[in-house]
Amino acid sequence: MTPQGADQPLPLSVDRTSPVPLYFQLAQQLEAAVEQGRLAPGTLLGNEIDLAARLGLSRPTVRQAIQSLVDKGLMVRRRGVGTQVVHSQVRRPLELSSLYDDLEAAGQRPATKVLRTTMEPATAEIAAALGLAEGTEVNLVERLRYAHDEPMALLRNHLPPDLLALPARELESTGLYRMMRASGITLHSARQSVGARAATAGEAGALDEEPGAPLLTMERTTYDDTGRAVEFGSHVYRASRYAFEFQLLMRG
Amino acid sequence: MTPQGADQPLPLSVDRTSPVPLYFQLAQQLEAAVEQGRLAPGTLLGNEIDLAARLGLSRPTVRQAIQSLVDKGLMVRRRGVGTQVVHSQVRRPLELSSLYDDLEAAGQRPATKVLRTTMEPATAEIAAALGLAEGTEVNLVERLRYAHDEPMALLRNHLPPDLLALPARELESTGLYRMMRASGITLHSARQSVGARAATAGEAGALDEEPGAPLLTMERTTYDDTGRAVEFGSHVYRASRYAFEFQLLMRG
DNA sequence: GCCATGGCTTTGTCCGGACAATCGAACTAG
DNA sequence: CTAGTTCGATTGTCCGGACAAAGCCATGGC
Repeated sequence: MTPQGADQPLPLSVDRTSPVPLYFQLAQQLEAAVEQGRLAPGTLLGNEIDLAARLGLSRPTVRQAIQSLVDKGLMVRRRGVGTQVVHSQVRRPLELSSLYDDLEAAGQRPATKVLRTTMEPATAEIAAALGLAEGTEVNLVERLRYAHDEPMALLRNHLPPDLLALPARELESTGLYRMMRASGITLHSARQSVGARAATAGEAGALDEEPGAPLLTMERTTYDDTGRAVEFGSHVYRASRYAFEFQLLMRG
Repeated sequence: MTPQGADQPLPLSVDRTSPVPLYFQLAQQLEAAVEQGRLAPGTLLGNEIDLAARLGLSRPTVRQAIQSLVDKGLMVRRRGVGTQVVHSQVRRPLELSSLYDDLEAAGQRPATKVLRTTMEPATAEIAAALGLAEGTEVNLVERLRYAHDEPMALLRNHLPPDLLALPARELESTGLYRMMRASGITLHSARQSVGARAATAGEAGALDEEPGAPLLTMERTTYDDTGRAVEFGSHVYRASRYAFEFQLLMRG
């Protein structure tokens, strides 16, 4: 008996003229098959040797493709058994995501209003986060983010001087991360802290909540691939309208 | 000039008689060197071919070791340049962690008080999370978690029936996840949602806060490697004493 | 009936080599 | 002096093969 169910051995093929790596092509096709349900959860994937022979690839290439899916949490390998599609509703691992992109992906009609863009001397906390001397002038951007025309979050970002031009027009029509990427900064990692506290009078007014209402807070320092801190953000979200959702994977 | 600084080419060696895979031995040594500062941030690691030759390994093995560190976010590869130690305070990516372990690792003297362990019919929400029929009897565990003898969080966990014995004694002396692992369950992934809301009178009393005080909330459904939901947790944390901290990595 | 053994299947690890793509720096031409 | 080009260095991809380790199942002995 064939692993997947005999009748339809799953159409897979690779294009050797394409510049896309072969292992990546295969991984994409398998991932698509899983998401579309053509590879049901629990399905055995058939052994790597046969799969390689069927596609005219070598075993290392096939392994590299499968390994990338295992790393994503879509599949599980067991020695002596085989590789099977994992049985759950895995979405995607936590990414270094931007609120703007998240809202847009969820069809939430994001909009941004820039409240201020100024230069300010860095406080001790901000200087430490960005790796600058206290008192250095840093860019400050304060924005209000809406979804469906309702205020969702108050965003305060601090950026090192001379990192990036910050035209208000662009800040309103797209996200900060997208602007960074577009100007050649490759984001690498971020350190986040998520907490909660009561709204101040000012925050309550901006977010259309009562003073003292619970707010979700997030502080994030973002680093590029050279290890340089490129942004320190201090954000508050309306707890009544927003929660962080994400998927965790065990490592091993 | 040698990549790291000429004088000390970094002592590396592998033990071929060990059952530990060679790539893993190498990865461990490199990671230790990074953490101890023997490999300074920004340091070039020297090309893979030479490194392989120096250790008597093949290039694929060395690559596998380095790749695992790149996946952890400790190093960055650039074609035509080399591999360098990443320049920042990367700790570790967000894990499927238990509060108990987190507190213990931070030296916070965790303690647990079991408030109840009962069977209850599942509500629609709980049944959906665990993949059971509404009304099925599920285990309910309610605990109060302390750090330094102060209440930190109120933990409510729902577990499928017959999954695990839940002796109160063990629940108080260790974490739930540790008990699961010990009974042969291999945790694989979890879906989390983090939000905030105001404390109810009961929660305020248990946590030594005022009613209406902001609380940090976390809901988590945990799956094992067969995709079966093994736990649904609904927890509240004192926002004045606790925040979630974690590190995010870009994927690419 | 039950348990141990052995064999088969499948993934895990490792090797050695080949060529392509990309980056950075030195070099050259204007 | 500047801009474009070439070239060496380094990682990225891919191949084919070999043996080891682990899990599953059937066989056989008790």
